[in-house]
Amino acid sequence: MTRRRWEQSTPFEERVYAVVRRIPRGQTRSYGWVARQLGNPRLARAVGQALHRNPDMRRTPCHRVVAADGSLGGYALAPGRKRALLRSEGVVVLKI
DNA sequence: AAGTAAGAAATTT
DNA sequence: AAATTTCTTACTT
Repeated sequence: MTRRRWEQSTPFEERVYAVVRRIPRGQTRSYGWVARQLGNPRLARAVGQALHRNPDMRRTPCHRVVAADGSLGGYALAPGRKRALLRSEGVVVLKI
């Protein structure tokens, strides 16, 4: 049962959360967009990892981060949950 | 300490 | 559309 402790945010996560938190409510951003803010558009995958390890999903609007092609991308919890959250903010998901 | 494996994408051809 | 590329973190040895 080697459970992962130290769920503290890593230096990289800290940077990702700073950008994600900056996203205005009601708008969606893509992983690449966040990655670009970090200085490297190819960090998209690392960004997704950081969000997955999100220590405060209630605080970090990880549901506001979607894929670049308009897809919802992924979500640790139920996928429909993400769609509902976005709809609650007035975001219309064109692609599924 | 070093190496290996996996991950919620993006990019390029 | 398919394959490749890229970065980070976690676990194992």
